[in-house]
Amino acid sequence: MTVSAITTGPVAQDAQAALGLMRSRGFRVTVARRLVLEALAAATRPLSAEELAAGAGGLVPESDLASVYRNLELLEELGLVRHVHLGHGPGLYELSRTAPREYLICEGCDEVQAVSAAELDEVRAVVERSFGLEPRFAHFPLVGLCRGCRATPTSERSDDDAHS
Amino acid sequence: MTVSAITTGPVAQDAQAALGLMRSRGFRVTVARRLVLEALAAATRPLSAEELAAGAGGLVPESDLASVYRNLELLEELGLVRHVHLGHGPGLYELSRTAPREYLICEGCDEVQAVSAAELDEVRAVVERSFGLEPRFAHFPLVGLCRGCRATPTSERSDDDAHS
DNA sequence: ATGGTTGCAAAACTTTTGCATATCT
DNA sequence: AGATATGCAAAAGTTTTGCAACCAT
Repeated sequence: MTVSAITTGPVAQDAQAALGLMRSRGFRVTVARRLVLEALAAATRPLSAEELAAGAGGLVPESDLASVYRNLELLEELGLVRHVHLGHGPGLYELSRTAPREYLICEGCDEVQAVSAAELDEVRAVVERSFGLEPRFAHFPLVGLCRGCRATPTSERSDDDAHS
Repeated sequence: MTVSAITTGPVAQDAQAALGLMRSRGFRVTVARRLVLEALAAATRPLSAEELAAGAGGLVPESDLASVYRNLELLEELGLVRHVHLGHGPGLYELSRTAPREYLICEGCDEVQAVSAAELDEVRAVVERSFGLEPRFAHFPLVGLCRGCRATPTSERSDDDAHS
């Protein structure tokens, strides 16, 4: 049902392309792998392994959590999937589409900005020049306080410990 | 022994000051709390809760892990301690001394640079101007690839998955 | 005296691993 | 057929919580 629905849209092309690449590298195309890729292709935000195993909110059937983890690991090695850590929760996985997205997160209000890599090029250049390190914010985000949360410190707000 | 040794040096002043602040805020000064603070004061790098409970490599006697966590949480709320996430391992705790240190880590070779906040001010200004977010690298570090690891990509090196 | 803290145990949560069975090619 | 991948279960690693006993004030 929902599964067949997503096998036709443009969303499915990402998953199909990924499966093709896997096959070409000698890995088997299995149901478990298709489900992970279809769920990630249909999702509008990064998903946890738990969410993927649970069917990504009805996008795909349920599957086994251990296999989800194993397949996410393989898919990451192949460069088809990335994971990002936003705060203290579980890692969140997303399909590697054309351009990697990078993340900025406010630890006061939890708000996440996802931007294209190009938008962070100036920051990257400054860091590289000063420290030699070329930063990537796709895996560990840029964490700080947004304007609103700087104006209204945590101590004055309702005690949401957001990203301790 | 080692414990009494550290109660005299300048290192102990950090712990004493912290204990004084706790007492002044109505919290009790207990052995468990003193041990955590003395270990952090004597340590030369951020320590995990596990390491603290184990005695910080002989710096202090062993103590209970749950209490260590509870006290670290309290000490963080009081602003006396911070924790940082360097990669996928356990959180690492350090005393809030005068100036917060911020971290840059290479996910290729695991090398950590700890710098003063001032050294990252230019980076902070660029990010603030572009995105409104004022970043802090004390809790989640700046993660990327150092020059050496960019020259020698992961695929060519021995398979150390460092900070996947 | 008494209420904040501790220490132990158990649980919660995320991720990994062992292994017999099933599946892809 | 043969090797790879799955699914279940169990374990590993990190952090949290319940609760009776303890101890700082």
